[in-house]
Amino acid sequence: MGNSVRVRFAPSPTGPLHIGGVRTALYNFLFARQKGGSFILRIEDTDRNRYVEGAEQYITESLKWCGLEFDESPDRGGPFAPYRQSERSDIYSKYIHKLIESGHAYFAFDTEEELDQRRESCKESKDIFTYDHHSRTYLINSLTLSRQETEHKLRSGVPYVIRVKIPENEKVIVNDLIRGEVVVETNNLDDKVLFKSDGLPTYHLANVVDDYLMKITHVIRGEEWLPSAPLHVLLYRFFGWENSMPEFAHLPLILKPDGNGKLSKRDGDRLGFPVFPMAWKDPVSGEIFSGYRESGYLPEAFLNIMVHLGWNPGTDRELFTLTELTEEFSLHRVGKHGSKFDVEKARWFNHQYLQLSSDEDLYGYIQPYLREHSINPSKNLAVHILHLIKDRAFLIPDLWSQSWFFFIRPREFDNAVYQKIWKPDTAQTISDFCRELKEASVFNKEELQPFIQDFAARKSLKMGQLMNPLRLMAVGSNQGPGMIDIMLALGEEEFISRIEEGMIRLTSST
RNA sequence: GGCCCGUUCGUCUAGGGGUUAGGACGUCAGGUUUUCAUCCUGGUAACAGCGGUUCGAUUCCGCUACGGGCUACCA
Repeated sequence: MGNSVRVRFAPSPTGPLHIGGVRTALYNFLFARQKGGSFILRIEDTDRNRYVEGAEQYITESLKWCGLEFDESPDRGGPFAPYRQSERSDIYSKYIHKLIESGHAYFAFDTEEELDQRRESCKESKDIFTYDHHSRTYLINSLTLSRQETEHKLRSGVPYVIRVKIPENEKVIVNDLIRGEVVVETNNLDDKVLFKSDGLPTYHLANVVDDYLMKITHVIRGEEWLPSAPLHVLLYRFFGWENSMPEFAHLPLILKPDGNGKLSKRDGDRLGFPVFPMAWKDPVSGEIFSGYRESGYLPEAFLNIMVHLGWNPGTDRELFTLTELTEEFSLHRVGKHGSKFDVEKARWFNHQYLQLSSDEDLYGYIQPYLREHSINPSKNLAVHILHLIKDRAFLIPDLWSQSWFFFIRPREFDNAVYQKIWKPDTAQTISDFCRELKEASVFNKEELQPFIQDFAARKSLKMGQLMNPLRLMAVGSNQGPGMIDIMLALGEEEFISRIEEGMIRLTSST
């Protein structure tokens, strides 16, 4: 039990979770489930300045929509609670002091302004200022100050940060499950701030301490963390935790579909697809960002889209349930390079899942539209209609846009279609057809089709000459399933009524 | 600028020292459909470049180019 897999998803509540984050959460989830391990949510809210109201709730809700349930989280609790870093500050101060005692960290009193100034002046001489093994020898810190001076500053409340003291001339090896060995010279590392002047830790400290305390076995996170992984390895070493250090897996990033750079907040709506699982309203600006849920994607489809951005099963198979993904997933089959999002393929995935949906599900998806229009068809009829149109639907709203005319009589007729199909003798044909249809009493599955064929043959009509006008009047355009199916679904009375009304409007308006 | 990571069809990718470099989405062309869409069939299209190793390299190594990440008292 002591070595059972434990992974965490550790977002920072600075805004809505975007699809890169969802994918990271998904890979963590799949890995945990496959290994029979635990999937933990830890909120990394140590930056008060960037805290966004509602972000944490958004994260929880959107992952729930995806079907990713945590075993331990701020809401559910767990053996290592609390799971919000802002509630764990005592822990971090305790550990940072261990680092100071062992000489691996030191107090630094330089103000942000002073450091900014140095960065500025370095820029002029095309240099870069870093707080490192070199510059720490002339800056204001407990390494350059005497013990008494340091004590005095601390006692008199001078603001300070605590920095890691990176050793010189060493090589740090990060063993990455996806990338192999990554070797970095410590001389290229800087003395990162571990503990801020506001008394809270930075990511690096909090992350390492919590991962250790929470017995995390695998750190699966975005590639943006790869450059600081050597620092994390060093911290494990300084704390004496190297034996229980988690394994690392740095995931490739999701890139902008056009241009360059990693996908960002505004790319989606600019390029016509959501970057967020659910819609998000910025609490400050009021700006609204679209989401997959609201755009009509199914959670299963969304998950498949996400999982394939960087992973593949090694076979031609593309459609999986969450359970199947749990069985198939492997970090070894995660690629090394970033991938661009493809909306068309995303729509195709959703189309596939819509086709796989049960009648019950489809009926559920269309309810909001029926309610919105105060329509209350029998379930049998609704399901029958959904069967007729579902293969034309890519997103949930298509279910309605492809079926509304079964429920609502069209008020407008597509003029382009009218121009194309309406011929001088059409009106005569249709009224003959209507009259014969009413007299024949053949409005049923068996007889309707032969009746129509016979009528067309007797009048020497091509099917289109008869059916296209009927469709225009019954549906309002040139869309929809087979005309016979539409007629039968509408019923004789409604169908004939539509045709008669259509005839009046189309023949008088021109 | 420095450090690190990466590079197979337009996109997601399989593959890997000797292959007709495979699949999916898209696209194009046919077919089905009385319409539109779906669907079916077929086509199109890729190993970034240059060196090296090798009998042989797209595959291994190096360099270059390009792309990306990081370089905050943000995560």
